[in-house]
Amino acid sequence: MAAKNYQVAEILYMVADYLDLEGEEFKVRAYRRAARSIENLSQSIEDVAKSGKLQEIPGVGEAIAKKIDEFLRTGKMEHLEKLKRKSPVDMESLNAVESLGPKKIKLLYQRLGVRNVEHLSKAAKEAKIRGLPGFGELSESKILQSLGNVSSNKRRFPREEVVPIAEMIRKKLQSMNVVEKVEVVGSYRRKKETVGDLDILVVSSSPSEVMDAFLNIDGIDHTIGEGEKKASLVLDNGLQVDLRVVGAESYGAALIYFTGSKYHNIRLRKIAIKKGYKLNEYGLFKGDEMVAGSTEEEVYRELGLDYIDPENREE
DNA sequence: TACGCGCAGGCATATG
DNA sequence: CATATGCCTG
DNA sequence: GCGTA
Ligand SMILES: [Mg+2]
Ligand SMILES: [Mg+2]
Repeated sequence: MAAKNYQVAEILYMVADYLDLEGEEFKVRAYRRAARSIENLSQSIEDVAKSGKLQEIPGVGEAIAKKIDEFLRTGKMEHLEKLKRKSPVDMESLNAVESLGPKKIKLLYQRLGVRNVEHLSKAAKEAKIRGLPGFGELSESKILQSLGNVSSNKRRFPREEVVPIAEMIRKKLQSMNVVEKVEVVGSYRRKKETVGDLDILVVSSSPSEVMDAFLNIDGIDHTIGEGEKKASLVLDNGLQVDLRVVGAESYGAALIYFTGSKYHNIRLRKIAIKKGYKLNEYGLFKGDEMVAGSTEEEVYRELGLDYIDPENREE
């Protein structure tokens, strides 16, 4: 695939991140949608541009088409440069810090002049962050901790590399008496060549015991969060693993939700709404009544759809 | 040209 | 304590 | 910023 497609998508995602920082909402979505379309484009973006058909790409209109053209001609996008001048912060590295998002990054920049992780580290060590609106002592120590969890590990992993890890975790959980089912879901189940993390779904009526076992598997670097039904951790090699525990009656709905993709989920949930239902990871509901949920087939059927294989759930 | 904009929910933390 | 907000998951 | 009513 043409390398330029990836570059154009990346730059549009960056524009979105800076707009996010400014509190924009819909432009952010617009740029991300365009970026995603270009990522999934089957032709070279340069060829599309040459034939003047950029605006035929879903989510690309007059304004974004112009900017793409500019980037392809000059290697730069003035719009992005301008946004960076206005908010001179290193979004890429700051965004990679766990617990920091656009709102908090904006506040840190405005009140403390934080532009990058070095500034952030200094501010945290000097205890200047606690006391900002929305930040307390806990937030500050969490930031320091996140900074220690080097973000260099934030990469995607080749499928082959995670297969043994997935199997190890699956077997361990499977062996528990209170566990009825274990499935590795997410992009792993969709058979993508690379995965951003591992998503694991467990059916059990004793979630707390499952949580406990999960949080004690081998090779954990640190835990991100842990609740009654959900936990996330990062392994020594930087791979994030998410666990979700549900009851048997929700197995199918949870499989659908956790297998994704996100866009597939949104699509299904919209169809559900149109048919007067509500779809979430617990089931398909008409009012308070569950009409499907224990199997995937059942949920698709109630939505009036044929079963869709996981590898075909990108949209 | 004006207007609405993808869905749903768990967890951590701050706030009052 | 309940509620709001932000971040994060698919 | 885009798509559509
Ligand atoms: Mg995943
Ligand atoms: Mg995940």
